[in-house]
Amino acid sequence: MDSKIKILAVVGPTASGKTDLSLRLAKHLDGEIISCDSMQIYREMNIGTAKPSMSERRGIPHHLFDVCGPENEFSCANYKAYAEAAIMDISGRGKTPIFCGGTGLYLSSVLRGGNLSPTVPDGIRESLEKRSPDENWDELLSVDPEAAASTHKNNVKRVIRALEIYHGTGKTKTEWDKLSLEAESPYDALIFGLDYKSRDTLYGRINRRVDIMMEEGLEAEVRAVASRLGKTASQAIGYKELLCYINGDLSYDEAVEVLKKNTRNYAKRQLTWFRRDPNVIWSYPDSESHDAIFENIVNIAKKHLN
RNA sequence: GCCUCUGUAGCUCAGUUGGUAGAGCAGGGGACUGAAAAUCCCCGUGUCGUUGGUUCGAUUCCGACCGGAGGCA
Repeated sequence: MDSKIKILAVVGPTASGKTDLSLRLAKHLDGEIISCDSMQIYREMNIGTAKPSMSERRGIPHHLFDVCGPENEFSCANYKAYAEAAIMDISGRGKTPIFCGGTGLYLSSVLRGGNLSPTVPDGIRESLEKRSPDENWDELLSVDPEAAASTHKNNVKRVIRALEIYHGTGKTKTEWDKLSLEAESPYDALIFGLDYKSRDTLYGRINRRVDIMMEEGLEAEVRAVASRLGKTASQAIGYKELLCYINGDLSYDEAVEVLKKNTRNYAKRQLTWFRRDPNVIWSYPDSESHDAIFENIVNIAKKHLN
């Protein structure tokens, strides 16, 4: 007997139709949705993060929207804790948790199980950032050669993170990762992916979606939070580009073009992430009807849940 | 109409003192366990506008023609 908690997930690049699909699934399978998106967690950032409106949600409960203020920092570890609580809540009430979102790291941190390395004290990162990249790299090379081997020297953020773990916990990142990855997942997840046979079609959807966001008032939304965006929220695509326009560094048209471009680039990175997972069951909305895709997915999901 | 500049990768441009060419951006592929909508790595053959000429050899020099920009009438 398998006592693992059954979970469904819908993944894919931005603008691929994840939200619609997850809503239909939730409706048909008595599920509740757990957003898996590093920016939808912020309050006041709605248009730019493409959160469905209350009416679009059709009464289906959504978890992990609006759990953090835009001025606060948020990370994968925070997400994992919230998501695990949401799973317990939902499945405790006999409903099916359905993850929906494009932040691959967040999803895998939950579904793989295991614990992340412990929190490290404040200040370590800052002091490492003050040193030269070469100095950090050399230390990582001697302290955690395995991490160094799988990290490129130029990837300064990752080099610092690996060192931060060592300085803060006394154990290397490699040791912690090993512990985490050895743990068995308490979940039995079925992951559906959406992609397009034609990249141009996906990019066309992205461009159109950005235009719609602008029509819906993204600029006003950005102005409203502009002065309060914290370190992580200010990285959000749509917000950082419009801030450049508001500050006068870009014209309006330039900002919109860069925003579209950054979204396209982002979509490609998301695809790279999800394509790596052999368990993802892919569907292509530009080569099959939405109804056919939905029927197929519901059938597979029902078998999984029973 | 005349003069000058210009026409090289999807875009912006470099370059070859004559031996068929290279950057940035776009695009493609990849990595990824506490910033992840972040961060990082790899990938550049294109009738060098067309057509004649000079030359062993022209994208590079010369002429004509066709685009584009500017100046003078």
